[in-house]
Amino acid sequence: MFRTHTCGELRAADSGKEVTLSGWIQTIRKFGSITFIDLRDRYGITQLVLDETLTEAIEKQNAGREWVIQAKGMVRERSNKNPNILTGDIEIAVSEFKVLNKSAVPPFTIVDDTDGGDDLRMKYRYLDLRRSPLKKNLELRFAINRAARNYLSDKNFIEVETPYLISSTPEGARDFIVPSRLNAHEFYALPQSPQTFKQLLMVSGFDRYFQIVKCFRDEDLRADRQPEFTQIDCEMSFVEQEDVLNTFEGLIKSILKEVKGIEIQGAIPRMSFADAMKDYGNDKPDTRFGMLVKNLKTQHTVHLQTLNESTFDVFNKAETVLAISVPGAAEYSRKQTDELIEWVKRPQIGMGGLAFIKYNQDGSCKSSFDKFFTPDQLTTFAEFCGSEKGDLILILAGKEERTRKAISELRLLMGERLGLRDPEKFNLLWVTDFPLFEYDEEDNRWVARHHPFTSPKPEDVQAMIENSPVITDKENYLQHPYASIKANAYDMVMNGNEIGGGSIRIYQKDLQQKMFAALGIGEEEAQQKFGFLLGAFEYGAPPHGGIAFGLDRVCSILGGSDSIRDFIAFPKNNNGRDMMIDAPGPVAEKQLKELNIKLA
RNA sequence: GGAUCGGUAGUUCAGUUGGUUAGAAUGCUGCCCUGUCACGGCAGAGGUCGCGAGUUCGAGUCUCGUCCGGUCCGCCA
Repeated sequence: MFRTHTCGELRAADSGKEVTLSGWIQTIRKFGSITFIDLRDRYGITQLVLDETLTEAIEKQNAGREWVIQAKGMVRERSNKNPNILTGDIEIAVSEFKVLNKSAVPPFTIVDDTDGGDDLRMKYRYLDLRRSPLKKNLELRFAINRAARNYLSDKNFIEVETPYLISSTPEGARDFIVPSRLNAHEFYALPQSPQTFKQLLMVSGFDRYFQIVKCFRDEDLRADRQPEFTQIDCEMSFVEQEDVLNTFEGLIKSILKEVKGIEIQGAIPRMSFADAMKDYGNDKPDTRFGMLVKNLKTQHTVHLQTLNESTFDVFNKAETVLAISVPGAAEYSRKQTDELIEWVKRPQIGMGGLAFIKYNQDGSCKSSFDKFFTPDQLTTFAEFCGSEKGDLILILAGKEERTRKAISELRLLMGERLGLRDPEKFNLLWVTDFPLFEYDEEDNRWVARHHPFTSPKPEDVQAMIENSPVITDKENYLQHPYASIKANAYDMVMNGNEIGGGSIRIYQKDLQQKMFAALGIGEEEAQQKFGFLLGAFEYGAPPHGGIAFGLDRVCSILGGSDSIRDFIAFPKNNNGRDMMIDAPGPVAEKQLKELNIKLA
């Protein structure tokens, strides 16, 4: 027996007990003939005290940080208690100890606030995971996992595993490809999600399915994106959108309650895609704060006329003019406004500039374009923007899409600066009524906004069946009937992050074929790639729909971090490399030959 | 595919206008220390300034290229 207790559990009440602990040496503090050792394991840190004899013994062995030792001794209450650790009231008066394993000096300190840089910690991830913050993150992930499993199990969902070696499909992200040795010149693909399999399970009658499952997408990475990531993947039969939303509101509420002790009261608010774009410039609004986007070029307002009467071409000639009113920022200095202007001019934002109006406390307005408008007109702007005295109104003008994206980013930046994005506040939102299709300029065709299995709203089905997907007038693709078809799709948004998304699926063969056709997938290709699904739809497919949550992202938000890597035991860097095992790497010539692969 | 920031001691960083022997903190090693818990004190070791060219009397510093890492845009149904 290596231990009778862990390093996190002994308290003053245990005084007098003879115990054995095993763990890693966190630090050694030596005072001549007495030595203190902080012994660490997964559960905590306990102080060991070594007398003169044992101090000599451990010195002889040159024991240091991260050595693994076993210590036997008596628990005793400390004279100097340490309130910073849970076991701070006691210490172990060691009677004997044993070195279980030596350790090299670690390349960085194994403490909460480590001195190690990112790449070093990635390379020695197994050491980084000894640190308490990382350990807590993995524990949080497990708690979320467990809460999800419990909730879904209680609701009669069945967890079913689906294959990882599947076939490549058109549409969507780039696939990871796996060569098949037994089938020369053929390849598997790793699943971007278990989408079609879960639909087939619905056809099989498993009317409530879930799976906590790895998905793979070979696209460029970000702090919140890994090539392999985990979804809580769910599907239900005999449901409408309302049923799905209700069921999974329950899931996220249950997770928040179990993991953070937060009870969300009432239904999760809903917002249409159109309103989200209009009010936030974004399909995943951060609703922790207001600062809504106002369109100064809206028809039917006096403001358009004001604009047109002036000679301010920056506004007049722009496709759109969008503004936000930043509370209490009228005091911004020239330096601060200049800095914002530079910020919007960065290539990633790409605006030509930024106009602003300071709505001063005394009711006067001072703008960066004073000479084009009368003070009254500026005040009218401010009122239209819903500004209070003391606000700073930031205005961007330019091309529709770029300006919308820019004002959205600017809003988030200002929200951040004003401290309105509290990481301990969790705001949930359903975004609904997404368009079914998006226009792909490059190929002049329609692509699925969600995926090709998403059903159109019932009232839009007719428009899809009756009209050809062909776009004749590229300039005015928005006039095409497909542009206004709405999808039975929904996203769950938390604090400005999409944490889940799903849809009611197509379950009729004809409509699914029409969908493939709309996306430019020919009959032959559809048969070859999705024949199994179309076949299944011939044998009594029930109406069904579902959702998938991004587990990594949920973890990072609940854990108050911007990076999902902190919540993945062995993550990859932004080039998709595992810096610890140094993958990917080359393979032996023999392996390639077996696979019939010749490298270019 | 593009933008941007970084790479100097084991580690985290500083390094002035291009100028003599490249510094600090921490870690490491040795000695001292009986109540520390970020222990303390003294001493010491530790550097291919990512790599390669170039400019220059002289490059950690300037230029070009390249590799590696971070963040972002495109991309991610």
